[in-house]
Amino acid sequence: MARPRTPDKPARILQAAVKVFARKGYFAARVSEIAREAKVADGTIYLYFRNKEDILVSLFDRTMSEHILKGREELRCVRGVRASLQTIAEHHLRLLGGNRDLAVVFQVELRQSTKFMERFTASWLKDYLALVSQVIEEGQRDGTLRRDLPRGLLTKAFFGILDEMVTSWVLSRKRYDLGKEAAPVVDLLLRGAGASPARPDTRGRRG
Amino acid sequence: MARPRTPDKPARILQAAVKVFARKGYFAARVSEIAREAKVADGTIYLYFRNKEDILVSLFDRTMSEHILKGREELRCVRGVRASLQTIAEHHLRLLGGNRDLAVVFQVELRQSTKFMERFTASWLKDYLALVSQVIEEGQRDGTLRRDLPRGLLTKAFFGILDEMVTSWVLSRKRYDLGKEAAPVVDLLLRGAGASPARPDTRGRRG
Amino acid sequence: MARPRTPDKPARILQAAVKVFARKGYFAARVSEIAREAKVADGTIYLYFRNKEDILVSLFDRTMSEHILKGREELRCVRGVRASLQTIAEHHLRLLGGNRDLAVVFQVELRQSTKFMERFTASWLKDYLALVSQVIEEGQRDGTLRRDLPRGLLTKAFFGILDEMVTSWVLSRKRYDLGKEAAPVVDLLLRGAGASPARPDTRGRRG
Amino acid sequence: MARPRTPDKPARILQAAVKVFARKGYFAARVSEIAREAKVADGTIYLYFRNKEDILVSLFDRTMSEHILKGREELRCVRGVRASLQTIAEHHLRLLGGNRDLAVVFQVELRQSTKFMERFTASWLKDYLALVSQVIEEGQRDGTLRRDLPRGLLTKAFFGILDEMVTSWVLSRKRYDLGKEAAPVVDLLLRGAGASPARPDTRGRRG
DNA sequence: AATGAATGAGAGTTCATTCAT
DNA sequence: AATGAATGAACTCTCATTCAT
Repeated sequence: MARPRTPDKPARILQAAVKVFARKGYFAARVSEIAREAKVADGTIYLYFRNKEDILVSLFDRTMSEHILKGREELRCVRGVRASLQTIAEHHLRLLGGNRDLAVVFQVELRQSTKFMERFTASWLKDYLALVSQVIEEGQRDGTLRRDLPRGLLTKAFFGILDEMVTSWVLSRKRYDLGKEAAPVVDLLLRGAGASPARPDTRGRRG
Repeated sequence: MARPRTPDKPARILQAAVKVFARKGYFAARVSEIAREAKVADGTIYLYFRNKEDILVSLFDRTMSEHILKGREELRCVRGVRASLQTIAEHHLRLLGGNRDLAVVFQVELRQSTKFMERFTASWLKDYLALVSQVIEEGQRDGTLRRDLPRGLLTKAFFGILDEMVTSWVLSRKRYDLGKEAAPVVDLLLRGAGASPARPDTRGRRG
Repeated sequence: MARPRTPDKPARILQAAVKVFARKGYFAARVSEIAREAKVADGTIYLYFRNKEDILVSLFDRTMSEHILKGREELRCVRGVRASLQTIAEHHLRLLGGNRDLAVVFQVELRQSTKFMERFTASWLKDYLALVSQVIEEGQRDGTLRRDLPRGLLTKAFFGILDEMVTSWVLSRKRYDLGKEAAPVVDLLLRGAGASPARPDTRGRRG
Repeated sequence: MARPRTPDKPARILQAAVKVFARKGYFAARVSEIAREAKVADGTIYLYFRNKEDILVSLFDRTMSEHILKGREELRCVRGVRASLQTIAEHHLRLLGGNRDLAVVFQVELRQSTKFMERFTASWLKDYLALVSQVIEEGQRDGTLRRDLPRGLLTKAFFGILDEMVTSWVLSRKRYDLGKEAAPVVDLLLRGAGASPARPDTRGRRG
């Protein structure tokens, strides 16, 4: 029985695709360039992926499923809304902040078209937002979070802020540690931007 | 002396482009389809736009310059951080919430590639975020806003929430009034999502 | 009755066309560029020429008819084969050697296609070669020229040499006086390139 | 390992191109027509040639390099100026006289523009004329050729006559054997067109 | 399983020409 | 007569995908 000369071709192809998509953009990326980068023949790609679009989709699917899985696991050991949100935020920011090419693909290339976006929203993003929503619901139930704001708004706000943090980081020339932004983001979300004269000591306490 | 046989061709072309881009996506959109929609010949488009990309760019430029101008004007009559932010938020949400095709183009099609995004960020978005940033600075100076959070974070958070509201609305099948979200968004941003036991009456007041 | 604001539009257009054709080549030349060079509107050109090709054709027609007319006139005052051939050669070389752009158009651009070449050969070139042929016939009749060579060969040889002189001059970066080549060309044609030991004094006699 | 399904694609494409260029002219020739004639897909052409222009250029390059090589070889076995020139002339006239399509391409299509002509002159034509020039130099050195005529003039004259013979043949409807013209051409060049009563026996001696 | 030569559909753009003014 | 805005046909070349080896 013939064995693949090098193992894990699909993974290598996906890795190559991230590089090429990030460098050139999805449309300008050439399948043959991905093949070259992955050191396989053009045709080999079609043994593992239906077409160019399927590469992008698979990329998203694998990354998200893994990400969500890990997120769920880690959340199991965490108690409290603030800690939970911060865990999610850190995960989110570290995943993308730790791999610039992946971040470019997720923030930019994956948003080619409503078709893509609807597809992604309907599949993994829904799960991801459900994860967030669950934490928020818990918070609203136990009185940690305001109940006068719709849960959907809070979820979108949380995701929207994180998403913008990443996009901004991707487009910025500065290289800073995205993960460190998790804490302030959560703090902003929970306590708001407004100064409260009734809590003048707030700042001192939290450094 | 030859006169344009029908006036306002560029505007008609842009209008047609919004429709077609929203329907098909930028890449799948055919220049000849835009021409047909605008009721001009294919070649006529190239009298007013350098190429297909220039149509998209011009679309963004004209919309943003107008939007920012109006925003600045309206802000002149407004006092206070909350009111200012709400003005901006309403503007933002109403502009896009009032024209679904435009929203699709702005939320999805314009984000094709880092090239586009960098270009847009560098031009109008910078101005737009500066507008927001200015309001925030004012708030931090007069003590309305917390000073322990970096201004950049607040700006990104504000924009990120609005952006996600619009994207979510674009992708949702439900048709709701985006403009109405302005108030809760600003409230969330200013007061945070966290319930404050020190302010137990908060809810009652606003409920 | 409306008069043309500037006279002689067709001539100005042809003049402009020579410039543009020489600079860009016939195919790459844009009708609108010829119009700009001639300082007329694009449409004006079509009042005087059927189409782009007609500009080139007219150029050739006018130049050749004038050239042949002048040639015939001048030949009337000339006696002898050598003098006649030299008159023609000088005419030929001076016409083109005196206007580089025209030379480029005649040596290069007019030879676009067999269609053009057949057309030109059939019209003016035929007349031109007939003029040469006539001189040669005369020479063969009066014994000045060898009768063992077909008249057609002599005609082609004469024209071929002149043509190559011009082409070579057009493509050369050096700027020399083409007209001065007429005498040696005719001498070569008449006496040949071979040294004749029987006529060792030949050179001295002719200086 | 993938193999070409049919061998010698580039050669077949060039052959097809000669046909199509000769029939339609370079500009009017459609790449897809060349493909059809060569029985390959349009895209296949671009595996072997950069673009349409490159087909024409390759055509010239391959033909000329082969032609010059053969010419040099054959010249090695030949002694004397007359014989050498006649060898070259025969080669020249037979190459093109033996393939009407090729002749059309070389005499007409390749002379599209100064760009082409300069390119060709600078590459192979230079080599070709050098070959001729060498023979002439030899002749001038050993006293066979007149020294009072510049070598460049003789070279141009020789090439000009041959070139005109071919062009004339291409444009003529008559089908005659071009190769047979080599001898009279060389004779004309060497002995000239002028009758020399002083050398009645010349022909007999050298014929 | 892997290859890569071959395929061929498909679209942006140019520019000669027209014609309402 | 003159203009120049508008037209729309036409064509090269690219590149995702296939399939014989």
